[in-house]
Amino acid sequence: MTTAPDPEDLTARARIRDAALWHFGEHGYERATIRGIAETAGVSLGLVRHHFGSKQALREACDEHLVRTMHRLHEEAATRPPGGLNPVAMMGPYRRYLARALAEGWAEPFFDEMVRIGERWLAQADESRPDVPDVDPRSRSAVIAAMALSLSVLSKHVERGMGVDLDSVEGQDKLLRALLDVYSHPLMTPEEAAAARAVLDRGHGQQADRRRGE
Amino acid sequence: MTTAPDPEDLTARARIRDAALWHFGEHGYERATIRGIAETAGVSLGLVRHHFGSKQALREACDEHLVRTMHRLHEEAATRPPGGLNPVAMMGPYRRYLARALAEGWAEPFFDEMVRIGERWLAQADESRPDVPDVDPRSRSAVIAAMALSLSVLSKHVERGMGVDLDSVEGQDKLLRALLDVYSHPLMTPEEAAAARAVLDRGHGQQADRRRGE
DNA sequence: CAGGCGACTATACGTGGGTATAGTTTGCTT
DNA sequence: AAGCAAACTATACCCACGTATAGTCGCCTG
Repeated sequence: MTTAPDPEDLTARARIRDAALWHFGEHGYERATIRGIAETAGVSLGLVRHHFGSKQALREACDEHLVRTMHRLHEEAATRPPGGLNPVAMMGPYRRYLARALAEGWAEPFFDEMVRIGERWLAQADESRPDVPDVDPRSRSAVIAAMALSLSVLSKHVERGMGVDLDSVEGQDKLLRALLDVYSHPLMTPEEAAAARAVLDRGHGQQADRRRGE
Repeated sequence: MTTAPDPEDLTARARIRDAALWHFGEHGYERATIRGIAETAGVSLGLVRHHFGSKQALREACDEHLVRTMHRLHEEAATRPPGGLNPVAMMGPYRRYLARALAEGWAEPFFDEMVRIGERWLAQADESRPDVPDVDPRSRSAVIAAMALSLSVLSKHVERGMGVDLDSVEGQDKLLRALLDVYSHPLMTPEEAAAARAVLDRGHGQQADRRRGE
C-alpha cells in the first residue's frame, strides 16, 4: 500500500475527499449522502460544505484528484519498465469510484486520456499491419477503451459470470488469464469480417439517397 | 417501427411502463421520479401506485418486460437466418434502459442469458482450436459479454471518442466497422499472451505463502 | 335499480437530505 | 495580548419525492 498514510495523519479535507471517493464508488452519486460522507470522515456535516461548497463540487474534487493520481502513476510507470499494464487492477481504491463515474457518464478526462494512449499505440501497430484498417485509430481506440473498462464497470456481473471475487487475488488472476485468451484470439476471421463489411457497404448504398439520420 | 402502436392505443398500464422504461433509462433509477413518469404517461401519480405498488416494483416490472421482449425477439431471430447479431442496435427503445440497468447492477437475467449463449458458442469454437484455452468457456464468455455490452453502457464516452451519435445510422455503421476490425484483429500475439501467462504463473508461486488478499 | 369492483384522481403526510446560517474553537501574525 | 482568519460544529430550513388515504367515475352483473 503505497498511498494511504494512516487516516489520522491526513488533513480533514483529504479525509473527506477519500470518504467521498468511497461513498460515491460504493453507492453511486445519488444514493451517497453528504451526511454519510461526513460521518465516515469523522467530521461534521458543515465542514464538508465549508471545504467543498456543494455535493456536486465535492464530486468534481474527487474527479480531479483521481485524474491527478492517475497522471502521477502514469508518469511513474513511464520511468520503469512497463511489464504490461493491468486494465483492472489499476489503482485499487479508485476502481469502484471510477467504474461508477464512467457508468454515470462522468470522468470524461480519464476516458479521453485512455483513448489517446490507445490511439498512439494503435497508430504504431498499424504500420506493421498487412491490410489497411477502414476505421481511424481513434475510433478503434475508443471501442477498445470501453471494452477494457467494461470489466470494472460491469464487475458485478462479470464476477457472477466467472464465479470469483474480482477484488481477490484469485479473481484478478483468473480475469487476467481470461483476458489474455480473449485478447490473443480474434472472435472473427478476417474473411468473416470482410463479408460483414460487404453487407454494410451494400446496405449503405441503398441508404445513400434516402436521408434518415436522427 | 414494429412495436409502439400509437401511445393512444395502449392501456394506461402499458403507457406507464413505457414511460418508466424511458425515464429510468434517461435519468437512472434514483433520479427518475414517479411523478415524472406519471406525467409522461399522461396519468395521475396515484394510478402508477395503483398499478405497480411501489417504485421498486415498477422497476421490476420494467425488467420483466424487457426480458420477455428479448425472449420474443430471440425466438423470432432463431427462425430467420441470423445474419450476424448487432450487439448495440438491438431493441432500440430499450438500449438506454438496459445500459442503465446493467451499470447499476441490475438486469442479471439478461446478462446471464448472454453469457450462456456465448458459452455455447465458445465451447463449439474451442473444438476447432489448436491450443487448449486455460480458462473455462463460461468465464471467457462473461468477459466477452461485458465487452460487448460496454459499448452501450459507456455509449456516452464512446460517442465522444468516435465523434458520432450512436443512435444515428452513421454512428451505428462506424461503430460496427470499428467492431469488425477489433474483433478480427487480436490485440496480442499468442506469444505475448504466453509470456504474460508465464509471469502470472511465476508471480503466483511467490504470492502463495505471503497472503495478501483484500 | 342495487351493488360492487377496477380504473383513476386529488390531496395529504412524513422524511431524507441538500443547503444555509450563526456560533465556537484554534492557531498564527503583529 | 489583541485580533482575525481559517477550521470546525450545531442547528435550522425547506422542498422534492415516495408513500398513503379517501374519494369519484364508469362499467358490468344479477
